[in-house]
Amino acid sequence: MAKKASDAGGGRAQAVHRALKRAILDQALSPGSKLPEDSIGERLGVSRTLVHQALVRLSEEGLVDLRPNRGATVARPTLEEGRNLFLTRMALERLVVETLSGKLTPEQIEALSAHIAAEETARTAHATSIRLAGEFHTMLAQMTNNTSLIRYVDELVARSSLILALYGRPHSSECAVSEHRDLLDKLIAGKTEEAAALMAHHLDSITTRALLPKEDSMNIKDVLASYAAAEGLA
Amino acid sequence: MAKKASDAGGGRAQAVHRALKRAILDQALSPGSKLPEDSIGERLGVSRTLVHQALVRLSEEGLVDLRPNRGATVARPTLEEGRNLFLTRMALERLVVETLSGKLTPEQIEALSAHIAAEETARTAHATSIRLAGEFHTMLAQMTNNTSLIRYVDELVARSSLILALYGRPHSSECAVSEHRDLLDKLIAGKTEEAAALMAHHLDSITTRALLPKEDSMNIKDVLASYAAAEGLA
DNA sequence: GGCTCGATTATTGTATGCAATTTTGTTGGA
DNA sequence: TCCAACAAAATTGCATACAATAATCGAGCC
Repeated sequence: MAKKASDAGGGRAQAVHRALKRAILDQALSPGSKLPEDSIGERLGVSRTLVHQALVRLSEEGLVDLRPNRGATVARPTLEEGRNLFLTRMALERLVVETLSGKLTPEQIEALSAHIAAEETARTAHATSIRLAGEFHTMLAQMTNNTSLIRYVDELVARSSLILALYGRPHSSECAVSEHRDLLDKLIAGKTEEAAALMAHHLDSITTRALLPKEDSMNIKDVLASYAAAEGLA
Repeated sequence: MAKKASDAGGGRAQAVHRALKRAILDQALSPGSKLPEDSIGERLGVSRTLVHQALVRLSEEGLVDLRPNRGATVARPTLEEGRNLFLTRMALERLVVETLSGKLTPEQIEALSAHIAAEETARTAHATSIRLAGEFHTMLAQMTNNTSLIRYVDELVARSSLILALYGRPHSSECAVSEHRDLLDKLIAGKTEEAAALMAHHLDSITTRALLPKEDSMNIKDVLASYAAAEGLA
């Protein structure tokens, strides 16, 4: 029997996982959305078993909140989780930078340059922009050939997208493309400390620049509080 | 209906996962062992479905090798994976130390001291010794209250146990207890850089001291090569 | 009229069964 | 004796079916 294209990498279980992950990161499913196994399975043409497995896996990756017997929803990380997450990213991506500094092959440099060019082109499209910015970081991680490092950076980058979707300002370019290019230059030159500092600054910028509470992300009690005050209620 | 004790934290799926993880880390299942779903399920009194889920999850954590249609085995990390893993640990545990330095509460200090005492007591029992040493690191991570950091350190510590089981020397105290106490002292004193340096040294020691190839960890081809030579075969 | 308790419905958690794939054992030939 | 092709067994991958749990609605009671 001919394989479907979406079955490409591994079994169908993995295909379901990828599909859902993609949908979440593209914000086709926005944070807080319910994820009923039945409807998803029906829509994707697979049994609930596989959907269930995918949801469990996504919850381990922090992209889905999974409460026992109460179903799954797209994760809604708190601001503090967001900040902690970027701290962890900083620690890991510093290692990425240290590992890569002065050791990039011409092919790798070419690939990274091309990617940055793509980022510059897609600057207007906000959703694509976030995705490409994330991919730059995962590309770097990939080049370390350190499997645990790769996995964790991948995961954190994915969750970062979710967090930026929740809390990021639409008009701030969260991941300044120029910083990507600067970083690449330092890496090529082998200036490890400067590159590490740049990476740290780059990620720190995101937390201070883009990661501020915005109104519709407040929880319901806070939202109602202002209305209550306006009406002279408790 | 009364719950069984092993159901304690979460559903039975999680119980299966914990049981297998424990078995692997205790070396009751040694690296390379086959893990057939139905025998495990039979032994644990659950269906293959749950065992399958647990195995997938363990493979994501790097404790199990899972090849499509070919079954699961206890993971057998290579030496290079081991070294990379400890590099990643260093990056993350440096963040742990930085976060905790000078901020430990009296209760936390007490808990850590008690644990170190337990380590000193159990110094002779090799298996327990490894487990306790690992727990010290996970305890520290736990105290950061950074969920991603906690999860990754937990995972890496678990895999480290596996690696030490494979490549560690029986007679070297892999995780010197005295280093744990020194580290705690620096953390209490708030000497961040010294604590970080100590942690780095501590983990680096493991890679250089304990993480050298030993004979029975060679792959089957290398092992057979010597026998082949002895018998005058290809 | 509002509230509590109970039945109904929806949704998840798990077991079982069938199909597909791989591995092992066997038979025939060179 | 060795190798190749084939058949049998074992094992995984997945779907379906059933059981358990939580959410929803409605009736009776205060």
